[in-house]
Amino acid sequence: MAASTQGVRTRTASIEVTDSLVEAALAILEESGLAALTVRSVASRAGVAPMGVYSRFGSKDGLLEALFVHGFTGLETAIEPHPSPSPMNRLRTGCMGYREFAIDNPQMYHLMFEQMMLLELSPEAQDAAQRTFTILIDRVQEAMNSGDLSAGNSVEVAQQLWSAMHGAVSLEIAGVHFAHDRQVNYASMIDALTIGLGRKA
Amino acid sequence: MAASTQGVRTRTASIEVTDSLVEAALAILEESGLAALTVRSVASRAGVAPMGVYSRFGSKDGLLEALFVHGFTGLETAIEPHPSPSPMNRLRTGCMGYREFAIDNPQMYHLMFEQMMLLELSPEAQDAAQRTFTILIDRVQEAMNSGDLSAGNSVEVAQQLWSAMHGAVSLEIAGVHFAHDRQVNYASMIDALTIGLGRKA
DNA sequence: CTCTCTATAGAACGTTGTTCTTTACCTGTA
DNA sequence: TACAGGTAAAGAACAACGTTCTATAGAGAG
Repeated sequence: MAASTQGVRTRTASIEVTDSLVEAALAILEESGLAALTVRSVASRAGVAPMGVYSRFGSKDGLLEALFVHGFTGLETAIEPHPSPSPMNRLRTGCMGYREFAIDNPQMYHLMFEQMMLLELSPEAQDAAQRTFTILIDRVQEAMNSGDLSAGNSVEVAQQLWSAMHGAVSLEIAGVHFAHDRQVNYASMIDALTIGLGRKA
Repeated sequence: MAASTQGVRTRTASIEVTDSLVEAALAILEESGLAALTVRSVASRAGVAPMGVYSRFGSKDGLLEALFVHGFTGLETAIEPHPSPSPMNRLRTGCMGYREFAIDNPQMYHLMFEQMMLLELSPEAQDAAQRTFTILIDRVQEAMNSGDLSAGNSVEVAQQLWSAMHGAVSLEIAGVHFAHDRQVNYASMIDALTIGLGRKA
């Protein structure tokens, strides 16, 4: 029973396989897009057999969900408020950070909302998305408390802001943009919306 | 080789086969979703061999592009202005019609913007989308001309409105909505945006 | 009717997600 | 140290997908 180097199969250490699969998937997603993200390509890049994806994530969708959570964690960081004394400024920079994340990670952004549309997400995945939305709600609530936005339902206002941001970056990522300067146009939209929502000058 | 068939040789009236393939695809899309829309399922439902899709549309993407054009034609109709003396009212009802179309045809709406993201669209497909956007630009321009919206770049303002509409219905279709009444929340967003864009009360 | 040419049906190919089978490795027990 | 037993991975295998190939049926021309 010696001949270990002669064996036809070699078994890889299993501790860090999960992480390496996620990293491989992220790399393939960024480099080659969602279409190139196959179970075989991910497993191959991680140095394991395709079966590894199924023992770790249950299915390809399970792996995609892990990417989904990873993506929302990044988005959460991107919209987290910069230190600023003005609630309205914190809200605005958060909105700008949202676009930055999407433009910097278009494939990931697309995957995140594609999964939202197609998959039934696990509770923890829904939590990750919910947490991001909660940050936005908090920023809106702060702006309402300070009087920068007129008092109202912060959840509904946050939903409107999120809708506008999501639509803008979705169209921009899809290449459907007719504005001269996309960032300026995006900022104008955010400003118009917040003004219409009752921003005090 | 195929397509034009301007010649006298009309073997089985291929235009009917083309239409029946599109109709079959539309039915499958609405009934069972995009995942069930396979070349085999469409061909089978239309009563032809899978090869029929390739002789007519070149590829599955070609068929999807035909659906894309069909969808934008429907969207164009949905946002076409109702007769109203008020430019602002025409713009508003167009925006509401946009949401109605998306909510009534969620699978089609998803397909339309998914194709926009993933496919390289043919000029005629781009035209179909452009035509829809042009209607929105015209409504904005009218509202600017009448003074209901403050004068500005109608293309950029239309882009902002489109972004907000697209984001709102995308999230709603994806099941990500926290507002109590989605239609009211959507209308509030449109109103807030137009107010912020300089609507005169 | 016969010939020709084309569009079709059905088989086949490569790739995908997923499952199955075999087998190597780790671990618990003497 | 020696030896089972259970776990988990590797690679083959399977069904379904988009696509291509090929043999053939069937409409027009003579």
